[in-house]
Amino acid sequence: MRKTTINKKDAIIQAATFLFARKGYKDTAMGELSRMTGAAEGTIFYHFKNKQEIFLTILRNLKEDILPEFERYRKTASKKTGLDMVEETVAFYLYMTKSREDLFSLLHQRYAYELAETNPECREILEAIYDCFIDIFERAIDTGQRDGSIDPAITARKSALIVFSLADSMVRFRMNNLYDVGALYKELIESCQRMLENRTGTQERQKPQATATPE
Amino acid sequence: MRKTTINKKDAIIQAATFLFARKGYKDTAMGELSRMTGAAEGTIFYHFKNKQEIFLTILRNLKEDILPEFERYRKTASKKTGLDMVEETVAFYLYMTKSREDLFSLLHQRYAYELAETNPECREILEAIYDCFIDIFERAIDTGQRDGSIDPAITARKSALIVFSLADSMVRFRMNNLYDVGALYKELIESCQRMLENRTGTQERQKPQATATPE
DNA sequence: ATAAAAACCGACTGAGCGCTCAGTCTAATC
DNA sequence: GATTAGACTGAGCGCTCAGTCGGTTTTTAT
Repeated sequence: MRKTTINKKDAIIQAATFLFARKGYKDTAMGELSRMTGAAEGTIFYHFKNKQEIFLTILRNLKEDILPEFERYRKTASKKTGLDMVEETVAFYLYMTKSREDLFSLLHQRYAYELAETNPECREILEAIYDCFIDIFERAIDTGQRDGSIDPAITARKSALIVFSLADSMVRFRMNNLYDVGALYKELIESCQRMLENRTGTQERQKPQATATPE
Repeated sequence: MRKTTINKKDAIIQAATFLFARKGYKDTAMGELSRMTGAAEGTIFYHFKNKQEIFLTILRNLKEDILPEFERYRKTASKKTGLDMVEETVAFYLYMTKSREDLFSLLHQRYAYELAETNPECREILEAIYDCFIDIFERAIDTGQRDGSIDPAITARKSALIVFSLADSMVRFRMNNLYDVGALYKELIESCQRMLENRTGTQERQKPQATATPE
């Protein structure tokens, strides 16, 4: 085996992710980061030109970690009706945000959006991430509108924005732990279903076609 | 007329509200607050024992300003079906958050929730505010479930939490201005309606009663 | 007019911060 | 063995910040 010990740079990123998520960007001191990793403060600035660069690096990694995982999910998503796919996607989103709490906490930090206003790369990353999330919802909804399980009255993209907003909002409530959101899961799914489902009678207009649908 | 000039204390609160909302609690320096109000730094600490106390004062005022306004709204809410009331409430919430952007921005600050974890008063205020918001939705939904316009399948409180989450999420998107949410208003209302409406056929089971319903 | 109280002032303090830099240590290269 | 380059160090610099303090002005009560 080669390189069993993590190098200092990775250790710094790891610890910074933890601290930024737990205490926020501004409240994380370089001294604490140094203590936590065993690296001298100088070492941190040897690897990163400043504190902001650490945040950006984490954001870059987040994008490169999470987006493929979402893409992979989208490809393996089972071939039920579009409406079922939406429900599944909500569930997947809730699961991902729970299992990667630290990373998603960064996306909810005010600092990220402040930075995005002056730093184009930051803005691009954030937009790419949200576009990916919303795209998955949109595709599911679009599928549903084609197979007749979802009402076509509202644009797929707009519905996607609304469903995503709802899911993300629940995540936020969970993180701020003002209300117990865990008990709301079943109702959340049911609400999404009611919001979207087609009830015009022309329900089964077009079953998922056997012939592979072109990309 | 007496006391046309605002006293320094009120000026400080006003400026602090503006700055905390605009730049966040941590990024607002007492020096800036001093410059903006014309009050010396010493004066600020004469009126408030520390920075946190300023934040708490604003939060207290927010509660005492906003809650009565919501209560007033609830009482004057027109006597349509419960479903209509929910839509109206969503609209009212969006309107209020827009016209009082600074205050509501405070409610979306991470600092508020950090403080709530150590300071019981802060936690009480936050809970009271959110309870008030959600209560209004809950009462509207409950009314709807009684008059048959809203499906009784989901508890009024749980539906209220979901609808409120959705509305609040839109507000957040608007503030972070990543996506243009203004164009989504119509669809938001429609989605809420679809989510809640009763479609079991027993729709008009019970019209709003002429006799005053007891509190 | 006078005294007491309340409001106000701004220079100052000390702690904490992000970041620098002169220099050490390690391991590969010649 | 000498040279070199990259990884690493930690004391310390310049600066910002919340909060203090001794003193002055303004208001109120007598």
